Parts: sequence; structure tokens; C-alpha cells
Amino acid sequence: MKRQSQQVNRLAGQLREQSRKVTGPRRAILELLSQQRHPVSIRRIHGLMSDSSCDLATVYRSMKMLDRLGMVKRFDFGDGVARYELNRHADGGHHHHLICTACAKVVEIEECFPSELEEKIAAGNGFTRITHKLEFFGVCPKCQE
Amino acid sequence: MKRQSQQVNRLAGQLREQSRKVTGPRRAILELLSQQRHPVSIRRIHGLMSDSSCDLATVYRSMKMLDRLGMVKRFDFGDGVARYELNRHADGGHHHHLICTACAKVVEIEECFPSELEEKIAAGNGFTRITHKLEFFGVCPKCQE
DNA sequence: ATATCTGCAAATAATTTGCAGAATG
DNA sequence: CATTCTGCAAATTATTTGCAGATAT
Repeated sequence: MKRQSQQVNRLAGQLREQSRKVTGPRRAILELLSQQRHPVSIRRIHGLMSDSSCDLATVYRSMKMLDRLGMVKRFDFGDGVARYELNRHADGGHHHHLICTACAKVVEIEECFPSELEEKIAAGNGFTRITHKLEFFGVCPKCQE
Repeated sequence: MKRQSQQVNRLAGQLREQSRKVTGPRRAILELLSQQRHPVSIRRIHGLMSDSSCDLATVYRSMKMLDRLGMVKRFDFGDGVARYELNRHADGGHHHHLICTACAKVVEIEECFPSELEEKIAAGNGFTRITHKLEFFGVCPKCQE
């Protein structure tokens, strides 16, 4: 009855490779993240964790660790609450979101900031290892009446 | 000796028009913001305020109010601290930042997300009143040794 | 006058941390 | 068995709020 997704096992392997232990709480968090379609807040992750939920501090520690290892990506939707999403593709899976300012609905956006322009910005200012954070905000169809 | 910039007086006028009162703390905050070149955190605003500094809560309240009135713009640099900047041009003055992940140096960026692409995203998802938040991160020249 | 502020202190909320005992590799 | 977790409780940090007195218009 504990059919864990293949993805979670792969992620667990990644943890071991980094000499991190695969514990109950971490398995649960990864399992849960793999079922989410959009970034989730830590409070929500903790709330969604089944009965045997772990301590909130453990979730905070786990997410920070997963972020350091590049296994999750952190997003800021501008409301002072960090949200995380599994980093599906090892490489990037880089994408952005469109958030409804009325109902907080989230839509994943594939369009991205033009890389040539980004490179131009980096070069123009002598910066290296440049990345960006980009989120869109607007009013969704349902909230437009 | 209290040569207040013309800009502050203009802003004060905007406040009165909105039936907001022009008080000492608010004057000081506006004066201070008009001298900043980059977004400043509330703690910093409070710290920079001269001797007769006001209560931290007052700064929080003022910034929230100024934001609602569109007189300042709020930025999130991803570290859980809100930063504000005077909205110079009534219309937009819309711009972004490039932040050094090592020393936190900030550079103002004029390049922006292509509006045609943004419109396409809005239309494609049925969203209206679309805007975006975009910040760049990288390593500045000095931190590259 | 009167509506709008401000200081102060206490309340929330998000996130972090120390520590001793528990679980993993 | 050694290292890496976890729970728990307490500490931090950011931000908000109630209230009574102060101030701008």
C-alpha cells in the first residue's frame, strides 16, 4: 500500500549520494511535492502531510536543504511566504508563473526572459553567473466579472 | 537650513490631495527616500532617519500607505525583506535590478520584459491588468576574483 | 473641530536555532 | 558505530494592530 512513485525513489537516491539520510519526514515531503502542480508554502506542506506529520521545524530544515542541493526551487510571490516546487528536470525546468491578484490562482508560464537580452545585461555590467526571478500578476478570467 | 527638495514638496502635495496628512515622520521618510538610489528596507529607513526618528511601526504604516497610493514601489529581493523605492515618474519609472549574490550590490536595469510577449501571455490565459516582477541575480565584477 | 496620525506595547507570522535523544547508512 | 536527523521549546525577525493621546487641516 506504500507505492512510492519512482520519482521519489530517484530523489531519495540523490539524497544518499550527497550523504544525506533518507528519513520518514523527507520521504513524505518529497512524495507530497511530487504530487503538487504549483509551488507550495511550508505551512501548506506541513498541513498536507498525513497523520504522522513531522515537526514544522523539520519541514523548514528539509526545504532549505533540498534547496541547497538544487532539488527544489524557491519562489517568492510577493506576499512574504516562500513557496517551493520540485525541480523536475535536473538541468532547469526553468519556468515562471502568472498569479491572479484576486484569487491567487497560479498558471505556469513557459515564456521566459530572452536569453540574449539577459546575456547583454550581464556583459554590460560585468556580472557573471546571471539568473533571474520573474513572476507575472494579473486578474484571471473568473475574477473579471 | 531645512531646504527640502522640491520633489518632497510635490509628494507632500499628493498626500494632501488624498486627504492624508503631511506629518513630520512622513516628511522625513519622503526626504530620505528621495536621496536613495536603490530600494531600501524599512529597518534601514528607520535607521537612517535623523535623531528625531519616529517609531518603527510608523514607518511600516507609512510605507504601506505610500504603496497603496502608488507613490512608492515595493521590491522583493528574495531575502524575506521588503524594500521600497520612490516612484519617481507618476506613470511608471518601471525598471528592474541586478543584484550581486555575494555582496548585495544593486544595479538598476533599464531592460524590461518585452511587452508584446507579456500581452501574449495575458491574452493566452485570459488574464487582464497584467504586470510583472523581475529581478536579476549574479556575481558582480569585484566579487569575481 | 475632527479626521487622521503617532507612540507604545502587545500580538502575529515566518523562520531559525540549541540541544539531547533517535534513526540511518 | 558515527554521522546525520528529529522533536521540542525557545529565540529571531518581519510586520501588524489596539488604543489613547497628539497633530494637521
